Parts: sequence; structure tokens; C-alpha cells
Amino acid sequence: MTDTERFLSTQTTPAIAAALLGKQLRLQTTTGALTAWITETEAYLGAADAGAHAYKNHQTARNQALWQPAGTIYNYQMRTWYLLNIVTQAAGIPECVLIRGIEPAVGMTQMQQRRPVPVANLTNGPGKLMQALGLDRRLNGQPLQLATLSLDLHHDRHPQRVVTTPRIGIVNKGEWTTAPLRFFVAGNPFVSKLPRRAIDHKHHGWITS
DNA sequence: AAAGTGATTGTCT
DNA sequence: GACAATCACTTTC
Repeated sequence: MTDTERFLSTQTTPAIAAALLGKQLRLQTTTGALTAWITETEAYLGAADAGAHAYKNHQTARNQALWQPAGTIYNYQMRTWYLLNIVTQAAGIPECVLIRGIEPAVGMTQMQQRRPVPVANLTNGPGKLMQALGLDRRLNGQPLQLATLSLDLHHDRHPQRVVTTPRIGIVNKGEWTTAPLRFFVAGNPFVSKLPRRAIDHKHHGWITS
């Protein structure tokens, strides 16, 4: 088992979602690597979770990847956008973490070419970050470390504080609508639906090293 | 700053 | 044919 597989399968999925904040996402491209720090995540808790695609273990052609082992990419289309999830837990347990925000580290110029908007609007949402990385659903079902996309647990930053809220876009799902399963780095600007006044312009919410 | 609406497309019933 | 783990734009305060 790799370090990444262990990280993604030996703690609860909400704990993994929180622990992913500050970890580095890396995309290998023909012109070099793009890297970014994860700033916002959501946990989806499988068969029990009325807000999840795997609710009641309902398998369809689209969501097969959820039953694969930890580290598998679950990538699907939402309207005209693509969303990135990382499967957690052992094979057969359909839990995952949705990546909702990333802070560009290396390659921001390339990201802006793919998504020509002001930096403040570049990667602060799950559909936006996929457009900035130039990705679609072709990665669906692939293991993270074998794909051009990978997780680097050893290059990480540490949030000063993590904020927990209900998930975005989950409506009429009873207790699961308000369950505290969204996590983000307090003060980081690359977080969806964040009021301007909540931004830490100096350190972006990271512990300085 | 918050709330509302339309765009647009694959997926599932 | 309904609906969706979104986004961008408009309206309103």
C-alpha cells in the first residue's frame, strides 16, 4: 500500500477531507507540472448519505468508480462542468472527497490561459478548478498516482484554522442537507462563495513557515 | 452583498 | 422528461 492509499483509507472520510486541506495536487502536462494547494473539500459518505451519488448503494454506469479502492479518481459532469472527487476507503465502500477549491502554486499562467478570468475567480469552485487545469472526465476511474494527476502528501502547507459548514448544493436531503461535511482553510481566497471581507490577504490562512 | 434566474448537457427513470 | 455535488449574469437592497 502506498502512502497515499494509506492516507485515504485509515481514517474517516470527513477526517480525510479536512486533512487534505493544504496538501498539494500535481498535474503533469507536456509543458511541465502544474501544482496547487487544496483549499476546500467536501466529504460524501456512501450508502448512508442521502446527498451522495452512492446513496443506498445505488450503482449506475456513471458512478462505478466510487466502489474502487482509495485513490481512484471519480470524475463526472455537472451541467457543462467537470467535478473532481477522490475515492476514499477500501474497495466496495463508496465514499469520496470532492475537491472544491485549490490555490495555484506553479503554473498559474497556464491555468489562466485555460480559464481567462481574474485570479480571484480562477480556481474558487469545483467546476472552475477543473477548467483551469484543463481536465475533463477522461481521468474517471484511474488511480491517482498512475494518472497525470497525483497527490503529493510531502509538499504541504498547514491551515491556521479550518472552517466546517454544510455542503453546497445539497437541498431537501433531511439531516444530510445540514451535516457539517464541508471544510475550508479559513481566510483563503480560493474558496467558493466566500465574502471578500473574510479573506486573509497577508497569509491566505496558512501558517507561515 | 445577497438573492434570483437562465444556460446547457449528460444521466437516469 | 425531469433533474443535477455549477457558473455567470442580473436585479435588488
